[in-house]
Amino acid sequence: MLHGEGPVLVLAGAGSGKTRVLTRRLAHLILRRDVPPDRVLAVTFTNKAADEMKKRVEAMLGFEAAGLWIGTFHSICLRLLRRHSDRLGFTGPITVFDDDDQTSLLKEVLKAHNSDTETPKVRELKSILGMAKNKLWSPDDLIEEWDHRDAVRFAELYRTYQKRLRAQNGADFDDLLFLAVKLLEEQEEVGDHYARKFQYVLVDEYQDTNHAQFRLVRRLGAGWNNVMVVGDDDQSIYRWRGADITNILSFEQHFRNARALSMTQNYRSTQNILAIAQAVVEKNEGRRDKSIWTENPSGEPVGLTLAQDEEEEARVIVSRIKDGMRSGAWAAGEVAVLYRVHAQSRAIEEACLVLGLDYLIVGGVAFYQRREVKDLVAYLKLALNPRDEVSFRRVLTAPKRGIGDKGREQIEAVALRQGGDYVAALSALDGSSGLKGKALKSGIELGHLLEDLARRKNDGPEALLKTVVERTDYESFLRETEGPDFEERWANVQELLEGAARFERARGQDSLEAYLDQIALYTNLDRGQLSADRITLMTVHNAKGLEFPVVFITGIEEGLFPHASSYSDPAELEEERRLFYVAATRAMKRLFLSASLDRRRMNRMSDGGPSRFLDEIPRDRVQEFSSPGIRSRSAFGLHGGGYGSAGYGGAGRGAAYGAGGVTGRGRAPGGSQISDDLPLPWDDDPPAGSSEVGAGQGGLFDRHSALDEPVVHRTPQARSLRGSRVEHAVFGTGRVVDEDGSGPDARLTIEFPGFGKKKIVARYVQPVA
DNA sequence: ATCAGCGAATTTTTT
DNA sequence: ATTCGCTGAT
Repeated sequence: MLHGEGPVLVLAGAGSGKTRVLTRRLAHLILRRDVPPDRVLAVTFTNKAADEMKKRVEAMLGFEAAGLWIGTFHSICLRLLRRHSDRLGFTGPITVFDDDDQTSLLKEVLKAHNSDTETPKVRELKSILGMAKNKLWSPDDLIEEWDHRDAVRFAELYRTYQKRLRAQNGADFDDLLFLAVKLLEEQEEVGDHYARKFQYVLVDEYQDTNHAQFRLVRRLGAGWNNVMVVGDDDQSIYRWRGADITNILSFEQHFRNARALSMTQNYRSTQNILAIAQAVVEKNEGRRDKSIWTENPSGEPVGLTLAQDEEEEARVIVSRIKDGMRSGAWAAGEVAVLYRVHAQSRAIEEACLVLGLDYLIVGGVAFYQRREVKDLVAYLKLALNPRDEVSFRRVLTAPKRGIGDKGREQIEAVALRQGGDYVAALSALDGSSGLKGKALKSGIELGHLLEDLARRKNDGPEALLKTVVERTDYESFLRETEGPDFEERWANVQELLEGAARFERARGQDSLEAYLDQIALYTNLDRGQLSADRITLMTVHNAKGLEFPVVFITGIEEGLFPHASSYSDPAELEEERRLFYVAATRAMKRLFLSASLDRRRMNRMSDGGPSRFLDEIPRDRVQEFSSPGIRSRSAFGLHGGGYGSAGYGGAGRGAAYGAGGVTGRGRAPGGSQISDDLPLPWDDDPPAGSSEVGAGQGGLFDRHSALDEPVVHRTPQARSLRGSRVEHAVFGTGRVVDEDGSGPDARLTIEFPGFGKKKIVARYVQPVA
C-alpha cells in the first residue's frame, strides 16, 4: 500500500501491523522520495514507541536519520517551547513539572485559597485544569465555556496556579501542549515557519489525541497538507484523560481531501480470540464500522473460569500457567495476566508466591517518581533553575536539616527580595533573616552546594548527582528514615547514578537541561525488562500495544469490568468495551477469561456477578473450566445456559458437568436457588485446584497439585509477640517488629527477609520456636 | 520537628 | 484492608 500526497487516515485494527506502516512510510519518504529527514515529523504518545520507530526506520535506511523529528507529543512541544521560550514570556530555562510537582503546587494553591470550607480536592482540581488545558481554555474561557456552578472558583484557582507556575518558569505536562499550540497559532511567523518546514507529518495512536494535540497536528500540517494519522477507534481507552475520539471519527471533516484506508487483516490472534473481542466491541454505537479478520487458524477455544472468590480465581490461573509450563506448552515469559485495576494484582501475586511462580508487575510507581530519586534530582533542577519553588521545598527537607515551616518561610521571604531566587537567598542568609544556629548554618551550606552545582553544570549529571549524595550524606538520611526499606531505596540511588552515566555515554556533551528533560518526560522508562522466566502482570491500560502468546483477563465482573464508575455514562461504558477489546486482542494463541462470584472490594463484599461482556461473546468459541458447583450456577442461572458446547475440550467433560450441581450448591434447573448453607467440600478448606475437576484433557490441563497445605494457620495467641519469630504461609519466616492490639485479631508488623515490612493480622501467622 | 492516632478515600495514568 | 493525610500532642 502506497500513499503519496494529501491527508490520510489509516484505520489499523488490532494486530494489523500499524507500526510497520508508519516506519515503512518514513523510510520510503527518505529513501525513495529523497525527502530530507528534517522535513519530516513523526509523533507518538510514548517514548517507547518513538524509540522503537526510530530504531526500525534506521534499520531500514541503513543510516542514522539525522535531523528527523521523531518523538512524543510532549517532547516535540518542549523542543518548540525551548527554542522560543522568550516569545512566551519565560525569563529563564523552562522547568518541566511532572505530575508530582504539579500536585505539590496545587496543594499550595489550594491552601492559599482556603477561605471556604468547601474547597475542591487536589485530584478534582487537577482533572479540571487538565480538561481546561486540553481544550485550550484560559481561566476566562473556563468561566465562559464550562457550565458548572463552581466554574468561577476553579477559574480563580487556575489563574493562581498559572501565576505561581510562571513565577518559577515552570510548565506542567498539559502546558507543554497548550503553550506549543498558542505559540504556533498565535505567532504567525513561528507557526508558518514550522508548517513550511514539515513536508510530512505522521501521527501514531491518533485515537488517543486530545483537542490540543489535534490543533497542533492541524497547524503543523497546514503548510503541505501531508498528514498521515494511524489509529484504531476501537482502541481508544484514554477518554478520561482527555482523549477525544471524534478526532479520529471526523478526520475527513478536519482535513481537506482526506482519504481513509483500513487495515483489517489481523496477523496476531486466532479466529476464536478475534471473534470474542469483536463481539464485545461491536455493541458500541459510535465507531467506524470495520471488521477485522485473520487467516490464522481458529485455534483453541477461549477458556472461561468462574471462581468462587478472587483467591480461587488467582490459584486457578497460576496453576494453569504452571501446568502449561510443565507440559512445555508455553514459557513464563509468554504469559500475561491482565486486570482492570491495580488492586487486583495482590491476589495474583500471592498465588504466585504460594505456588512458586516468578512474576513481574508492570506499572506502579515509575522510577523517576520515587521519592529518593526525586529528592536528588531536585538539587539539579534547583541548581539550573534557582526559582524552582517546588524543588526548593523538597531539597530543604531531604535530608532533614533542622529547617521547618517557620525557617522555610523566613528563607522564602529573603528569596522574595532576591527576585524569587532561592539559591541566592540561601547563600545570602545571615542573622537578619531570623534563622539562627543550626538552621542558619545548614541553610547557608545548602546554598553553597547549589551554587557549586550550578557552576559545575557542565560536568555531567553523574558527577553532580554524586556530589549531592556525598555532601548531603544522603545515604545516612535514607538509612535513618527508611529502616528496612533502605536497601531498596539505596539501590534506586545507585541505579539513578548508573542511568546518569548511561545518559552521558549516549548523549556525550549534552547539557544538564537535556538530562532533566529526559527525566521529566521519561517518567515511565520501561525498566523491568520482560524476561523469559517471569510472567507479566499489568493493567489492561498498560498492556496496550503489547502482545503475548498467552493472555489471562481477570475479574470480568459487573462493577469491575465494566467498572461501576462507567454505569452512569454510556460513553464510558463504550470505553469499557474498547478496553475489553484491547485486552483480548493482546493474545496471540491462547486467551483465558475469568471472573469471581465474590470479590472483596475495599473490604466490602461485592458480588456484581459475571460481566455482561461474558453474555455477549459467542459461546461456540468458549470452553468453560469452572469447578462443577460454580459451573452449574453459571449454567442454569447467570447466563441461561452453559458455555463450551460439545466439540471442544475433548472427552470426559460433558457427562461430568452435565450432572449439574454435583457438589450441591447452585441452582436447580428450575431456577430456584438452593440455600447457601449447604456445606461445600471446600467451604473450610480452600479447594485444591478446584478449577480442573473433571477436565480430563490430559497434558496441558491435567489435574494439578495445588495447595496440599492449608494457607491459613491458626495462631495460638501470646501476650506479647514483639521480637518473636513467626511464620507466614506466603512470606515465610519473619520477625515481629510491632503490634497493634492483642489476640488473634492483633495487627502485627512483621519484617520478612526479602519482602520487607508487612502488616499481617495475627491469626495468619504461626509462632516459630 | 516529629509522630502517633484517627478519619477518609480507594479506575484506568502513555507525558 | 490499607494507605494517606491531617491534627494535636510531645
